[in-house]
Amino acid sequence: MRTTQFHIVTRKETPQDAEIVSHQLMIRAGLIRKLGAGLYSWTPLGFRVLQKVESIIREEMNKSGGLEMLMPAVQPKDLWEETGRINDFGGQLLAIHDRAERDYFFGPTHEEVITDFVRNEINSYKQLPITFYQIQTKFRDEIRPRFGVMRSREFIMKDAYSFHLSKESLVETYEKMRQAYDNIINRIGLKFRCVLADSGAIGGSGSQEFHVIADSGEDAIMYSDSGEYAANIEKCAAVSLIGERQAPSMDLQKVETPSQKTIEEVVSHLDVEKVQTIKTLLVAGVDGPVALVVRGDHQLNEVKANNLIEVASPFRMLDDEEIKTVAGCDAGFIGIKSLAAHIIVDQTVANMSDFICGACENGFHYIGVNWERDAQFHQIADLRDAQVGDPSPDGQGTLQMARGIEVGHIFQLGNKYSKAMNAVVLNEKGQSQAMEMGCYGMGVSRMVAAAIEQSHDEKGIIWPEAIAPFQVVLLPMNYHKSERVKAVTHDLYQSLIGQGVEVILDDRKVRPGFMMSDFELLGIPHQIIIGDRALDRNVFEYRQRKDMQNQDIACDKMLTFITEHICA
RNA sequence: CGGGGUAUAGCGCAGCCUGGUAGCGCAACUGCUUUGGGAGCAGUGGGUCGGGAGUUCGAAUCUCUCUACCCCGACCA
Repeated sequence: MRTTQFHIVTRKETPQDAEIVSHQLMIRAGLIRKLGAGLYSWTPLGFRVLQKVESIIREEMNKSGGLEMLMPAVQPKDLWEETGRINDFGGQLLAIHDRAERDYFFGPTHEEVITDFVRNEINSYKQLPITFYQIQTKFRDEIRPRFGVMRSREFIMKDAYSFHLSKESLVETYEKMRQAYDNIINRIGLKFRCVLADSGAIGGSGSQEFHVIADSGEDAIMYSDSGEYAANIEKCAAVSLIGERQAPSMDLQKVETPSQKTIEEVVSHLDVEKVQTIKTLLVAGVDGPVALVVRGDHQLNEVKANNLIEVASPFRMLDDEEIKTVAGCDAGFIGIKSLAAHIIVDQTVANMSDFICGACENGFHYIGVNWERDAQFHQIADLRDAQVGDPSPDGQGTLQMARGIEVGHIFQLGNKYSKAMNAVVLNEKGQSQAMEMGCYGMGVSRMVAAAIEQSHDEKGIIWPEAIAPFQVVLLPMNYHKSERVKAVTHDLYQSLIGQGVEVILDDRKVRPGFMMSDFELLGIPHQIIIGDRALDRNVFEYRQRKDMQNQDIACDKMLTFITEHICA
């Protein structure tokens, strides 16, 4: 490809509304352009990258037995009524209707559609197991789309669905998919981590997420410093930090805390440590208000809370007025002594003694509070975020934290959808049986952003070889004046093409510095500079984008040098 | 959804308060010079000032309204 016949539009300035590096660089390098909130066009240059990611995914999915197909992006609302998922997805669903006022959703995911397909298509256990997948545009009406294609509303996803007669077969395919995901991200060339995850609105039993490691990642990943354990903080089990509850050593005492509402304020006012305090959070329950209690230095884990059957879904904190009614005081003074709510305490809290809490009376806290003697709880649960330094839940080492970008999520769904939608097969005994099901998603467009997030420098993108839009760029100096440069460049260009190398020749009439800066921004892995100065010595200058170390390569050796340096 | 902000040329902005010929930088185009790190000079093109309504002799500017986009949003017990 020649730049004059391609479309390259770069910007020197970083766009004002782009917050993270990948978004800034994708706009500057001209890979994407915004159409509206969470809506992006992929330019020819960006699309080449997208297609490379796609084809790696496609190859690995095919290799592990997946069958590619294509389902409609627009889905009848009836299907979603069958599974009752409209509420789970809530406002994220883009509702549309046709001229006859029939209701549709633009698909955010395709469990319903594939299950409908399969229930009509598959009748016998002999057709199982089977895995279908597609690469397609999805739409999720995010509350706040941001970070360019990292969290856009319209995006490209690979979604796969497997169907089985037995759980064992499901687990077998699930493992195959896990392996395929490993292979895909390894081939793309990114550092990542596979972690335990909450399954959220998709449902099912087991699930794991694949996170590309990057400081800007929106997710926190907890992992053991010496074992295998790794989990999204949403899911990561938080163990009790207190082995056994000590007997009370203090009397219960009400103290004045006239204006101390926050844990920080109370702790400094009473001159105590945060670990001696608890905080009580009132949330909407299925049957009346629920109090969730965590230690003062801990954070409530909303996902864990939402998963409790006693807690209303979607999760909602009570507002100031409701708090006043339930606790008789303002937020800031809520305590657990004689609180008219279902009280669920975190495991650590359950073992605390002589602790401090609000008195359910404005301006007062209790100190020396002890369970049983002074207050009762109804239930113990894991309610808090695990934190760095906690013992790992599997007993191996302590927990560390990293930030990650979720690019893949695999689930063992079981028969949630097949039961709801009556997707059954006849088994060996001729009996009707709901199929076991797995689903496996991967964000194709997000993968591109994640790659940049992990691989860039102050000059621009540094593409991993496997997904670079071009492998090699030819940067001729004085191309439009020097006949020798022009001829030599042209020869090299033709022979690289002959070898199947993806090469772009910058034949624009621009100054050398401009050319070089442009291609540093674009991040092409291999650069060859052709200039009279080097040609006098019968060499080309070669350098890699990742280290920018200049290297002279004899002109007649260049072709073999390049083909040897490129992963075919 | 709640709160805040912005909307003027492809991009970034000034002009608005105090109504009267729509400007600057970058980008683009032409010419000359330059040509190993985002060139210089000279010139050119491009905007119904987000939409609608109102006030006024006159509105980018004042008023109302709609829309779009951006930012923030339990973490307090």
